[in-house]
Amino acid sequence: MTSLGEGEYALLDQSWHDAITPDAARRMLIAAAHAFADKGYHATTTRDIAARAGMSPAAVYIHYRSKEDLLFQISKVGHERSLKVLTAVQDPDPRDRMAKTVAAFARWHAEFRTTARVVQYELGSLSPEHHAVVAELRRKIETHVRQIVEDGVKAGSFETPDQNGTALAVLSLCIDVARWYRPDGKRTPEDIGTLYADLALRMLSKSV
Amino acid sequence: MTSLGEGEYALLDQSWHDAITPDAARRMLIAAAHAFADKGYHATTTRDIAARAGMSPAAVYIHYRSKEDLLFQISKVGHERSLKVLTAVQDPDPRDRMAKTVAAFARWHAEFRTTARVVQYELGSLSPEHHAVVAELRRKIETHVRQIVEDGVKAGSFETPDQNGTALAVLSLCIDVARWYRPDGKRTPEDIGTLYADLALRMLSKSV
DNA sequence: CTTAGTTCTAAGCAACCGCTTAGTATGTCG
DNA sequence: CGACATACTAAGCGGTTGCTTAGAACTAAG
Repeated sequence: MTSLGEGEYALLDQSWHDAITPDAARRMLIAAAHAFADKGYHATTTRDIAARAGMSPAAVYIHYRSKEDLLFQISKVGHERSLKVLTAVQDPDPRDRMAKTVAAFARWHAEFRTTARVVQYELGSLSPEHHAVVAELRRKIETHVRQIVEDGVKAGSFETPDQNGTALAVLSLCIDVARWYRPDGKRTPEDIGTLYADLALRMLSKSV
Repeated sequence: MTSLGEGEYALLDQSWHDAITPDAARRMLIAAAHAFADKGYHATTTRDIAARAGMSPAAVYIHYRSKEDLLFQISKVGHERSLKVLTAVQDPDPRDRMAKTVAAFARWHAEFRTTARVVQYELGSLSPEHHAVVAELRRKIETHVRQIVEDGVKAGSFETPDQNGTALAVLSLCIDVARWYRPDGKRTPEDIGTLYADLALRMLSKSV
């Protein structure tokens, strides 16, 4: 039917349960997310998506306007979720806030690797109009991390030769987890979050 | 004709002058590299590649067996060049060696962003046989960075809770430059190399 | 029962894909 | 000059693509 590990399917089915209805639409979107993450958007056919969802090729077009519409829904929900992961951290101390933010953001890119790969690698496959929507969300994500760095420097907790450059590097480090992470590897998403929180603090530490 | 900036074309034409002959084969490969980097392998048509090279669709098959053969040549030469950039640094001190290696590797991913994007994002589009060839080169790249970290820890220059994890993170940081770098941005490849060398040393520094 | 609405499938259409074939222009050697 | 090799193009072939159409199966209201 789905030819996915039970866990792989169940994770997104639970995560998207409230946001994507009805059930058939969610099943199709999960099938599309896994296909796009595995092979890339352009290498995936609508027949492949339908087969993964256990339905006929024409069933795709009952709940979605086009293949690109499927991509946009995945990208939009994915960006919103990753932004929510960032902004959920509210610690007053910049060091703690940075550590917890990086841990959560890096962890998300491992745990939701399927979504994250579509979010990070298929921006160019979106229509100009849809790209503009997610670009706005990406701007908010970058601004949020820049703000933590700025707060830390102002508070005297951080020291860096290039505030925006280092903020970009911290973000880049977390995002690239989606590229190399494998669920069957020895590091858990939790492990990666812990290591990366330490690395981010080192990148901004006062003594070198 | 090529519809590329003169500089964009000239950079690869010069870099590949000795490795790829005759001229028409190199012109076709440069056209393919830019198309793959811009739109992705599967979104690129052989007609598109031929048009960028200013030739007919059938001309692709005079110098290359298939579209995948073009991808393999770009990926193979690209991996070999990036490995060469790494191994060219020979400093005896681990700190200096790490700084210079990271500076050169990060800089390469910015300067040769076109090649780097194909190298890093189209691994899954290679045939299993061709993938095995570049996978061996990738193993060498990772081993090389791990070795520098190990040497630095043994010499007492570095301190880290996870040697291999941090080596992977340093590598990941450099590789992801190919994703976000834009030639028209404010940071030059040189700037990025300098910043990233500092960040790598911080990630491995003894005092946190 | 009829009627209307929703969700699905079988079949297929026009466009496009990677790649091949047949033939042309150019150059080289004797 | 003719014989042959190389580098290229025009045309097109079989297969696949995203998506549409026509209709079946089911539910629910009147």
